Amino acid sequence: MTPPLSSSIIGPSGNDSANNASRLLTLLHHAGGEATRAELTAELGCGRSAAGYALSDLVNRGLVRVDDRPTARRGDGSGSGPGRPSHHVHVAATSPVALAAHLRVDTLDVAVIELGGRVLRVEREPIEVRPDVASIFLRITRLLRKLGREAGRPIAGIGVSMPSPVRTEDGYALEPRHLEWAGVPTRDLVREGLDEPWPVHVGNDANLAALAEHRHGAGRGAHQLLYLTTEHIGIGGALITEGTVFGGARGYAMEVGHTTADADGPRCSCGSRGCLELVADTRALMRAAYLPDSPVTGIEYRARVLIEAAERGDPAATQAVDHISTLLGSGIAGLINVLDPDRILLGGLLAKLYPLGAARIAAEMAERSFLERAVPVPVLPATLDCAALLGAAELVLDHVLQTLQVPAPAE
Amino acid sequence: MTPPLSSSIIGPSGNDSANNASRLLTLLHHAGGEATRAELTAELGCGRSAAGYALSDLVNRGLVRVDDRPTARRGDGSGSGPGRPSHHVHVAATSPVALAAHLRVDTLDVAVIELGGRVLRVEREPIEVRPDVASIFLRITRLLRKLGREAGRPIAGIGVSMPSPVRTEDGYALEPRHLEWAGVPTRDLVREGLDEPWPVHVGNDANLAALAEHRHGAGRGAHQLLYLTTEHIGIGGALITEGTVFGGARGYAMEVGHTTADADGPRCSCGSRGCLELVADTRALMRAAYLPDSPVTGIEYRARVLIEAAERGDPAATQAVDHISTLLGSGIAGLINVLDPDRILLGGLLAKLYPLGAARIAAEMAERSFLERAVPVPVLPATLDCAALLGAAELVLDHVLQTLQVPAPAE
DNA sequence: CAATTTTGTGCAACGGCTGTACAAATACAT
DNA sequence: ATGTATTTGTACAGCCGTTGCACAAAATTG
Repeated sequence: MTPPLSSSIIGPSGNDSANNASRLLTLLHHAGGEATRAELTAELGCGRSAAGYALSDLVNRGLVRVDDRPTARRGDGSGSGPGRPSHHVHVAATSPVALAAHLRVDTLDVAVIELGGRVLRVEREPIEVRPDVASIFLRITRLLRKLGREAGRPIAGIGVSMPSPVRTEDGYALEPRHLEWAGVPTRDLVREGLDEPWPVHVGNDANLAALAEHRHGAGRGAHQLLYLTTEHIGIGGALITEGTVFGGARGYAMEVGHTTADADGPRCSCGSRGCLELVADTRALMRAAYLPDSPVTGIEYRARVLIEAAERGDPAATQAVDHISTLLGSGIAGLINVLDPDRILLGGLLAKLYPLGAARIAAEMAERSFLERAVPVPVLPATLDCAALLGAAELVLDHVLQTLQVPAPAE
Repeated sequence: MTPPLSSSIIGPSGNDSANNASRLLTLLHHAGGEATRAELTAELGCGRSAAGYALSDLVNRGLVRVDDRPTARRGDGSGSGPGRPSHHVHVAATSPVALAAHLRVDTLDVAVIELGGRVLRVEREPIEVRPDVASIFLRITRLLRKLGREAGRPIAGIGVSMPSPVRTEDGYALEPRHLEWAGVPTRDLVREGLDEPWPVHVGNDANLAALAEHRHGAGRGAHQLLYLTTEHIGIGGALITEGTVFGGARGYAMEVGHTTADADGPRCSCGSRGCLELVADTRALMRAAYLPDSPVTGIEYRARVLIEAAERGDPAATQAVDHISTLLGSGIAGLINVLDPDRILLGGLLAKLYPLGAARIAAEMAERSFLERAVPVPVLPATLDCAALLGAAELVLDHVLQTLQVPAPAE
């Protein structure tokens, strides 16, 4: 007797996950959950027949809905023209949704997000100043269970955004920022707090925000998207390479906060000296501008205070913004030489501060990078509101896009 | 008619370039051009039937040959055991070969390389001290034409390794090192110098050497391979991500030579200050050790001189090696924080010097990178002799592996 | 109302993959 | 030597997604 030839659980064959149905759904997802059938067929690049086959597959799976009444809108923006108008394709109301959680400095956000990236619901809770691990994860899982119950949709899984490097292999969060935790087995903790065996994905907040910006925001279409952000403590970085998060071997890549900005600078908690995030994160910025800073006041408030101070000519604020823009530009120049991005996005406080520091940043980039001088890289502020939440959902929805299946509801 | 629902459970995949025949040939290539049929079948992960189908396809295309007389060697190293012995599979003598050219400081190398990475022939010519573009490309194409004529094999294409950043899009070489050229449209120049319409691929020498090390050398099996090298002028870097060169948006990524090693250091030709390659390339090293340096003497000779000096306790040499190891370790630490590699390879002079500087390098890595302290990254010297040539051939052979076709010999 | 243009569908065919059954070739025990 | 266990290669029928073509459907244009 021969043992089963195919040992793999998922699928014995070369399951490319690149079949037409999967690609079609991916296109729909990237288009925001709604597109005409003709657009999708054209982008698929195969015949109308094959596209129809794939589409009917998606409809049968309950992932997608096709309008009966076509409207005359053309894909190429030409408004209308001769020819039979194309049907509209939507994400179905029976399609699975992702639950996303984002652990921020001052709040805990949880959301229900659909294919296409539409946020169906968000719940936000403030969190105490110095929370312990157990209570936080209790609250996360309680919210997740609640939203899962009330969603009325199949749950494809959970995506969690953590303010720390996250090991890809097992969702372990290494040294979360602005929490006095040593290291947290995030994936397991969330799993254990749930009633149902939903798959749990964990990612670094900057990575996830960048991913969301690439799919639904200001990063759309970029091949190598470099993302930098600061919320309060620390500087987050991410690189989206051809549509996927660049995580390195373990998931710890793009820890740009610990790029050396001043080799003889003060000691950083990471062991090195003069790390960029020691001198250029929100906390350092507020301190340098002699402005009050507290995590309880939101980013928006602090940014407004800072910008107002700088705009009315407050010398400390102006100087602080200039100084930090210089350091940031220098850091970006180094990253350009290593990563050769074709777009750079600034998120968090950096997005709000960008108008003030743009010139200084650009000048430093040009001086420190010969690649930048050869072909300047566009720098833009990020646009999405809850980017990290969206990105966390992407982790889950990507799996749906590839397998076209909802994980078994119970096992 | 509606398609059945059970498509992607055991679904035969869409016809991608990742079909079994292509994957089988890739496995054979990575195995060095020779393997037993059973090994290949096991690694393919599909049934023996499908593997046989793919294999017969490759045989029919003249890419692969199967031994009639099987030998009893087992794949798992167990020597022998019960069961029918597996046939051996080789790269066929009728399979297409790649021509590779490598423009070095002091020599021009051209080779004929087969699937599996075997070098069938190498020709090396010295080049004058300050060559002009036209004469160099005349010599390159003359050698290529000659080796192509005499190969007696179908030519899959040309791979060229250049000591400069290379634009992926069109094979343009930006500011070649140790040549006083402004920029060279390498791909077009080589194409025009050939009689036949062979496809021409161009790459950066460090990228190609790293690619070769990953496929056939000390980098095998690494997921994120960081490669650093110095030949004479400048420091080359490369990252191999899951088996492919990380080139960034344009191909200019990993210009690590212009990482800032000393923010207030001397001006570099790149416009920045204190670039790593100003203070840590071979030229700087020889100068710091007060040793004679000339591109005419090969790397090997200079390395021997330097190592001998350091080993007999010459203070200048010892200090120079220490100093450079420190800078290198610091640079590597920064790259670890950004790239999270799982292996680091040192090539060129760095490989030969590594035994002397290992301790210093490791210490600096640990001090400057908290990721390194969490999980140390192994550092190894590179092993291949003509890595860049092999890598250049990979560019060409990759196309064969994907399409299983030789480009039409004439058109 | 006919002509044109674009879009959706039915149908036959194809190609690669799957699993099963069977034959071939070896080692090992008796 | 003979038979059994074990592993490897091959033949065959069936499946499924894709393809290309022909034709029907639904709009604009004249």
